[in-house]
Amino acid sequence: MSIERRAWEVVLQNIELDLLSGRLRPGDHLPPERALAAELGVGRSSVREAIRVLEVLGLLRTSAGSGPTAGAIIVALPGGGMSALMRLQVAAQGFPVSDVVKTRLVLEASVVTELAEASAQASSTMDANASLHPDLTTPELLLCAMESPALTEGEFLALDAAFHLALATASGNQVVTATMAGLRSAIEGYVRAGATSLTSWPDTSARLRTEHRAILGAIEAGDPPAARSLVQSHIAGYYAETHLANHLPDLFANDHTDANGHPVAR
Amino acid sequence: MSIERRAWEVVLQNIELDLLSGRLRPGDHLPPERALAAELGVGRSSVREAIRVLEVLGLLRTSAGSGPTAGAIIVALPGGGMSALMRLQVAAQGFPVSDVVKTRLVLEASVVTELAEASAQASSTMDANASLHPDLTTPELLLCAMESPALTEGEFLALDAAFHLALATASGNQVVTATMAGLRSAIEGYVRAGATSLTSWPDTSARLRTEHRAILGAIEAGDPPAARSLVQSHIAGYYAETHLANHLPDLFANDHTDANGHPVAR
DNA sequence: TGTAGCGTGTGGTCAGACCACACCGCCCGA
DNA sequence: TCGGGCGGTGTGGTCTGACCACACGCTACA
Repeated sequence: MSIERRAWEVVLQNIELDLLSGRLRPGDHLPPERALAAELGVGRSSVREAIRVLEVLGLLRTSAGSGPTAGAIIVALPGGGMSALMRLQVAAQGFPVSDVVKTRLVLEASVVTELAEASAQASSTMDANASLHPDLTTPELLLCAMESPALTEGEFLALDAAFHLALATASGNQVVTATMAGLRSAIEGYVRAGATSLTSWPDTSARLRTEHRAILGAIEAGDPPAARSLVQSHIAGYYAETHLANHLPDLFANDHTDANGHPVAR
Repeated sequence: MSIERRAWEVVLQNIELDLLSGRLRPGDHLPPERALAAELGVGRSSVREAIRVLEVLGLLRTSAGSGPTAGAIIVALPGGGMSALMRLQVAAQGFPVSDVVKTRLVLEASVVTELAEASAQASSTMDANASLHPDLTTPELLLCAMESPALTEGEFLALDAAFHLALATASGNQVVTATMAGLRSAIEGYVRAGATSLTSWPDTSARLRTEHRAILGAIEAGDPPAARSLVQSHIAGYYAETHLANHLPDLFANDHTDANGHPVAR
């Protein structure tokens, strides 16, 4: 079955096998395109197509020139690829925006629940090993930064995104972190557009600030149900308040298909 | 900022904008590569690199020849791209296997909870509209197929994957469905390798069958907590029983970093 | 009227060329 | 002897042109 593949697929598979076998590890250089092409018996353009795919997927970084920093280097940065994938799938209507928001809700709830549980466990065992305590320094700093009244809507939303992402990072699950980053970037445009349709941005931003504090408080207090509930109403509340709600009448309903049983196009 | 981009990025951005603006919709044909290259003032190879990325991301399908079925067609199949991304990120050690399993646990729990809630709601309202009831026909059929004692391990695991995916599909969330498909394919190799290290495959497969029936039963009975609990122990149990457990000592712990705070290479 | 065969347009691939860039080392001047 | 400037060299980035395989659709022939 491995015959009859397109040339660039051969290259991609070859690199994947090298990764799986450990012949290639993060930080390593890929062979030069010309060498790879000769080695695999394909044209250089086919090699480039495979490399381009890996680059977009966040697996490697390319740069021209010479020396140790040049060439194609394995990096395995999951966020970039996830963002591109989610963004394009939403653009091509493969992912309904409502599903993106729902999924974000699920993951975010899981993150804060886990963080609160870890926090409670660390407190109850009274252990001196501080490493059991999740590191919430970054989220706290971001909350402080969001207090500034001089922030524009865009700056505030960027900090908001960073806050939620920092919580995911603190939970330590790289898959969840990358997925949440992708989900966020996929609906970035909708979030920003929704902000402009608010009746009062100062009111909303003040509420968001309060809710952020409450979420972080529940985590630090080791109260998983509260943290979960707070984060769910926080996210759902924002989407309900913004114009985005017009596109998401069914965020908490179950009929997300039309009369024919097909997903409703939004 | 749009200047100074690489040629293939210009092409990619152009197509993304066409998707966002609705100029391109699922089912549409992309212009021929040569025409697109001329229109955007880039070489054909650059166009091909962008198209290749979109193809791997599951956004379009290409085929040679002439006629309405040929060319590059927007399809927006989310599963393929997600699988490639997850698989490669795991291969390149960007995603620890333990995080993949944990994320699968979160999503799967959310799926069955939602299904059970929908089932309960549909029953309690006694509504004649059967569409409120999630369609569990496919999972049921898969369970029947798994009863066959003649199945090999590989066939059984394939049906198992299809069963879990069918549950996600029944929940109607395309993002979750695609993500779960990606997560599963990312650890496919580990799952299969783990199966060979079992003390007794007949015993394990019998247990899996029973657990599947119990999960589906809890969903149909409209018992969300039971469904959630059953699916979590189902997944965690399998990974604990297989050799995979050696690689996942911390599936439910929080220390997935080494002494230096870096992710543990697995 | 039916069908076999060719024209045409498409993606798939390759080879070769050129450019920009970044390092590396030689060479020349102080 | 030491220092800096400058070209060589290897890399990715891009373009061009060519050829192939394929599938459709039309035409010409039986």
